[in-house]
Amino acid sequence: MVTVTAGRVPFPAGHPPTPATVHSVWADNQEHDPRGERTPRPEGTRRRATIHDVAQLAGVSRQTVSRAVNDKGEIDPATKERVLEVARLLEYRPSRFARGLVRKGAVTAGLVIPDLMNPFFPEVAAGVLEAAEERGWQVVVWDSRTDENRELQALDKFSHQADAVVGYFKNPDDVLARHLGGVPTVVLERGPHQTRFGAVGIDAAAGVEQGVAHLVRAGHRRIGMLDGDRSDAPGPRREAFLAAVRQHGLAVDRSWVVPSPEHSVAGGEAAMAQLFDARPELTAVFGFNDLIAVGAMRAAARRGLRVPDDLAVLGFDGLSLGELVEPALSTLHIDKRRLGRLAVEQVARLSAGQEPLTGADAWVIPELVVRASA
Amino acid sequence: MVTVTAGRVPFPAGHPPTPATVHSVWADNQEHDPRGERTPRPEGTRRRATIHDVAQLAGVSRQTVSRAVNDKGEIDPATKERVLEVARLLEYRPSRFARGLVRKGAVTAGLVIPDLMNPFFPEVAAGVLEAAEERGWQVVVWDSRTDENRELQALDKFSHQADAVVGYFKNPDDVLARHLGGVPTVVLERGPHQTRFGAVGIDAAAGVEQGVAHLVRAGHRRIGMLDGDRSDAPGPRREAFLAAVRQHGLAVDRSWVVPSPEHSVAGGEAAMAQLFDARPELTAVFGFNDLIAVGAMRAAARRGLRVPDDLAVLGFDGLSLGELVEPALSTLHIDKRRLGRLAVEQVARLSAGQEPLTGADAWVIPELVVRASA
DNA sequence: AACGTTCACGTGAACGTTCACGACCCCCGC
DNA sequence: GCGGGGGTCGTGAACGTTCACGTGAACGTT
Repeated sequence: MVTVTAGRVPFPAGHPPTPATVHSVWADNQEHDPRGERTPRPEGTRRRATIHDVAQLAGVSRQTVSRAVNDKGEIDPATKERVLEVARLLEYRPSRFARGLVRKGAVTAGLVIPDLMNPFFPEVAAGVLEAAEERGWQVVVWDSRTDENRELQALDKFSHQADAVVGYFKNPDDVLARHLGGVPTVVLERGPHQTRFGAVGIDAAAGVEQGVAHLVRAGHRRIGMLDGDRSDAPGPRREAFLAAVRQHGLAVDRSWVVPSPEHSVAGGEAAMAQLFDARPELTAVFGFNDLIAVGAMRAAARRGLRVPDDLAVLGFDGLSLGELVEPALSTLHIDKRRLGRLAVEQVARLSAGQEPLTGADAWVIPELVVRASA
Repeated sequence: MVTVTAGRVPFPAGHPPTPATVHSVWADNQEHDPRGERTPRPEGTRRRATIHDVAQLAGVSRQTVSRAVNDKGEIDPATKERVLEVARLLEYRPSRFARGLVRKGAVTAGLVIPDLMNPFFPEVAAGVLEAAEERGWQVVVWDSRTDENRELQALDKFSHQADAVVGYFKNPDDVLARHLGGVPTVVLERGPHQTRFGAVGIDAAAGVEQGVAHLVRAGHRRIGMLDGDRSDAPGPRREAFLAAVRQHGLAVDRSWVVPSPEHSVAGGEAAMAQLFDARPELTAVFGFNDLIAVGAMRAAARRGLRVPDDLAVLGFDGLSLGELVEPALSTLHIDKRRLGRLAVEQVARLSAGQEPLTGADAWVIPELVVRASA
C-alpha cells in the first residue's frame, strides 16, 4: 500500500524539478485543475497524459515512470511513490496501443451472435468466454440480429480489430471472405465441407434421427416439422428430418414442414397454426429449436389440444427454459457451452497453423432428453 | 473485384523489383532477425508480416502499401492490385496497435456481467452493445460468475485494455478503485450516493412499492419475500420491501424474508421451501427476481398449493420467460435494454468530462405487469 | 518555351511504450 | 587506494502505422 501526500506534488531534496517541468506541462494542459470540472476546457477534450508528461513533472525519465507503474524492481520506493502520485494527479493511463505494439501477445477475438435474446446463444457465448479467458484472450461481442448486413459490418470491424473471429453467419463463404481480410475464422453450425473456414457445430443429423426415432417408437406416424427461418437454403435439420421420416417409411413429405418466420416462441406459434391448417391429421411435431417448440405447445393449447396426448412436441437445443413450461419439453439437448469452447479451440488451432479439429472432436452430438411433452 | 494471378508475384514492366526484394524478406525473418528466434520455424509461429515486408517485396514504399490496403486514392490501380496480391501472399494484416497508436479514437469498453445464464443480463448486454455500437465503440465482455475475485481479475484486465468499464459488482468501491487505475467506470444497480463512480440502475424502491401495493390491494396481508443472495448487505429491494409492508401496516418483519442461495429457479425453490416452514401462514410472496419467483411457484406446486389461489407470486425483472410458465408470472417489468443503454451513455459522459445523468434519467422505473400469478 | 497542375509515389517524423544497455553513486573488502 | 558489486536511474532504439510533406514525371496551357 502506498500512502500519498494529497494535493501536493512532492519534490524531495536531490531531485529538484528542472525549470521546464511544471510550466511546460501546464502550458499543454491549460489551467491547473487536472479534472478541470465544469469550466473553460474545450469540453473534455484534453490531450491524454503520456508517460513523458509524468516523467517530466516528476523529474525522472520515462523508464523510471514505466518501472513505477508496472511495479518492476530497480526503483527506489520513495521515487516510485512520488511518480505514482504524479501519475494519479495527471490521470495518467498507459496507452494500450503503444504497450501492445512493443509487447506482443495480446489476443482479442471477435464473436458474432445472431440474437442475444435467444437463451441458446448466451450459453455458447459463455463457453467462448471461458475458453478465451483460459488462453488469456479477450473477446469482443457483436449482435448481428440475424441480419446479413450487420454480419458484414461486424466483419469489417473485426478484420481491423481482432486476431480471430468466431460466430454464426448467414452470408455465404465468399462474401464473408471478402469482408474479413485474412483473419482466422471459425463459423458455427456449417458443415465442414460446406465452408472453407474452420468449423464446429452440432451434429444435426444425429440429433434429428434420435428425435424422429423416439417419436416413431411412441407410435407416431404423422409427424410434422417446424423449421427455422432459412428461407434460402433448406438447412441440415430439415434435410435430416426428411431423410429420417423416409427411412422410417412414414408418409411424410416436405408439405409437412413449414418454416417459422423467426426463431422465437411467437414464430413457432405462428408456424404451428399454419401447420395445423395444412396437416390437421398430425400427431407429433418436431421443432427446429426449443423456442419454436414451445410456440408449438402454445398454439396447441390455444386450439384446445392437449400435449402430449393430442400432440406430441419435441424440441431441439435443451434450453433450461424447457423444464419450466407445462408440460416440460422433451428435447435434444446440446452442450452449448462446449460448443463455444470448441469454437475458440478451433480458431486457436487455425491461427497457430495447427491442423483443425475434425469429426467427433468438432461436432457435438445432441442427447435426447425425454420429459413430458413427447 | 480484383483478379489475381495466383501463386505468382507480378512485376509489371516499369516497376522492376529491386535486387533486394524476395531475398531480403527472408533474410529479415531469419538471419538478421533482431529477435533471434532460435528454432528456424516453431511450427506456424512465423513473425507476422509488416507493412515493410509487403512494401519491400512489392517494390514500393510503405506509404503506397498503406494506400492500397486502406484503399485511399492517389494510387495507380495496377500498383494497388499488385500490392494487394503481395499482401495476400504474405498474409499481411495491419497491426491494430500500430494503427491505433497513430489514429486515435478507437474506444473499447469493458462489460462485466455476473451471470450470462440469467436471461436478465443478456438483455442489458444487448442494450450496452447497441449503444456502444452507435458510438463506434467495441465492447469486450467478461462473465464474473458473481465471484468477487473474478470481478477483480476483470478489472485488472480492463484497467490495461479498456477505456471505459460498466458492469455489476459485488466488491465495495474502494476495492474496485484499487483495481481499475483511473478508468472511467459505471456501476449498475448501486445507488448514486452509494458509489463514487458513475451509476445507473433501477429504482428498486419504486418497483417494490408498486408490487406490495398490488398485493395488498388484492387482499393479501401476510406477504413474504425471497431476497437475493446478498449475504452481506441487505440490499435495496429488501429494505424497500420492509418499508412498504410497514407503511401498509402489515404484521410482517424480517423473519418473513429469506435469502435465496442463488439467483436461479433452483435457488428460489429452495428458499421458498424454507419460507414455507418459517411462515406457513403466508398468502403471497415477492421474489427478488423472476427466476426466484418461478422457483417459488414450483415449490408451491410441489406442496400441492395452487397459484395464485393458495399463494400469489410476484416477480421482478419482466423476463419474457414469465409469460411461458403456468400460470403466467406477474412481475415488475424493467426495460433492461434501456438500462444497458443508459450505462454506456453514463460512462461516455464520464470519460468526456460532462456531468453525469441523474435522477429519472439514470434510474429506470419498473412497471407493474399483472398476469395470472398474482 | 516557360509554367502550372495533376498524378503517382517516396521520405522523415510522429504516436507512446518497453527493452537492452550503460552510467553513476555508494559502500564494501582487500 | 583500488577494484568490484549492487542498487538506481537515464539513453537510444525499437515496435508498425499513418500523416504532412516533398519529388519527379507527364501533360497540358499560355
